[in-house]
Amino acid sequence: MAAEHSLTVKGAGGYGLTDQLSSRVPSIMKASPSRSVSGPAPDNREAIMLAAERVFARSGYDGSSMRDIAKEANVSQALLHYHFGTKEKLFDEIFSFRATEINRERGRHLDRLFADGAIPDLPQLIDALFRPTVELGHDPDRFGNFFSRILAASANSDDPHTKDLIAEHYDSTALRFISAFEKVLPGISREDAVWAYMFSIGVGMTMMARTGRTARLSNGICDDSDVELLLRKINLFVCGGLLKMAPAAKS
Amino acid sequence: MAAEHSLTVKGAGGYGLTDQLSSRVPSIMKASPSRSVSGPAPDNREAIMLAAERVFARSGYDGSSMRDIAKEANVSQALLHYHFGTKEKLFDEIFSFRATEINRERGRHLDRLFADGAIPDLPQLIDALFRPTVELGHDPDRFGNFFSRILAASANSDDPHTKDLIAEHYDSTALRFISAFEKVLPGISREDAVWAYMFSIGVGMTMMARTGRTARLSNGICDDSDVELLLRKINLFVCGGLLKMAPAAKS
DNA sequence: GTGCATTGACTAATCGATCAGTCAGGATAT
DNA sequence: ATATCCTGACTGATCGATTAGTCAATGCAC
Repeated sequence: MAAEHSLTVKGAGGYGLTDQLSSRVPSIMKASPSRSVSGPAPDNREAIMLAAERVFARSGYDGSSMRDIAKEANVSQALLHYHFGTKEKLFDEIFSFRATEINRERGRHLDRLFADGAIPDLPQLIDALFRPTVELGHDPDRFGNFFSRILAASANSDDPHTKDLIAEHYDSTALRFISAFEKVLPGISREDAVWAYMFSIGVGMTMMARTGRTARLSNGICDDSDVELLLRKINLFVCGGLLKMAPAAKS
Repeated sequence: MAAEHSLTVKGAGGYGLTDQLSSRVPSIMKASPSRSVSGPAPDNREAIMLAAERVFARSGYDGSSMRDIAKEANVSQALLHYHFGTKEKLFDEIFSFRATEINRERGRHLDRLFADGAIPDLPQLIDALFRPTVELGHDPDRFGNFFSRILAASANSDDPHTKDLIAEHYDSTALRFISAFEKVLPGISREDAVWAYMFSIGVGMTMMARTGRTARLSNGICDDSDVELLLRKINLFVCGGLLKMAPAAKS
């Protein structure tokens, strides 16, 4: 029974060990068929991120516990702290990874559409707005699009840190799309372009948070699991809204 | 007036004491000038609901603690359990009260618009869709529209109980609006009417979760605190989307 | 044997919920 | 009238469970 007071640390802020680890870029973060024969390395870090993504999508940030995530990933809870330090850093890393991936792809679409001074038509632009979020977040093996739910919850959050995450990862691409609206819709004011962008994102959120309400309200007629159909319907609606906000718009 | 217990609907549940209390309809739940002379009763029950509404709107359900709410309401934590039993019942009662109030008003608007077999024009119908949520949830004294944030979070939630709340309080009115879309937009399919309704709600969510992003993206040009302006912009966009989904639509 | 990955055991803090009990005030009995 | 009882409103203290986070010790590859 020696002095136990040596355990009373609590004050130290930094996680020197995990700080350098957190800069490691997760290789794929998607379940790949090659995993089963890829070798002895279990790569628990990636497994934790995938498990956490599922749990966060299901229960939200505050509703998810590190124990739940550890159990989902089949590792000990301490390992989560070893790899990510804190719950918040774990969430941030998932968010940053997915958001960077998605917005890189959205930027590529914009580059392609406006290459050589071309002016794309509106449906193409709207497709670039939504498709990467749907396709990159979609896990072909499993059922749901987990990050979309996280994104939808984050977009509506009032928490300052969550707002910062959105601003950091999504604002620059958002401004590119707003400018694109001004080019594709001649005569629209900057103000209305911003409104239209926010409204369009709102429409997309309906799709991202798959709650099953569409099927319920339609007695099963509407199938929101058919991604291509969904993108087509959304495109139609959003194009209609955008054209209506532009003063000189063709029907 | 003998048996008032006929109001005790909630049959299930184990809080015999609070069950009959929970049927008490909160008189106003909004700060009213008549409160100052209404009597000596401080009506802490109402104060708790108002405080909880603010805390839930700020931090979400899981992010809010009964201690936070008690402190916000300036009462003891035990009083929350005395009046509402559990945290979940407290949330449900707030949600039910506001949702009932809002959808009663939305129904009244629909009754008026379709009275005597009349067919309203689309902007009027869209106004009925959103205005009650904005106006009834809006506390003129204070700053924010707290219930709108709760509603936006609930609409995107994956939690079964939260989904049930939405379905219970919002589905019947939603079906009325979907049928109204079919009447106002001749030729639109039932399927597209459902899609259009969900998309319109998505647009409205942008307004309800006031995150300040619109102002940030527009360098302050867009002011989302001007409710009338916001309703006008939303109306324009949503009408455009709806007309585009109807086969025989006038521009 | 050196360094990274991993774990079980642990801590302090916080959670929702419960408890016994205080207090004011109205009804009842004498 | 006044002593007694009852009830609704309310609180401080505390419960067991759960939380995020810590740490010494172990496994293991090279």
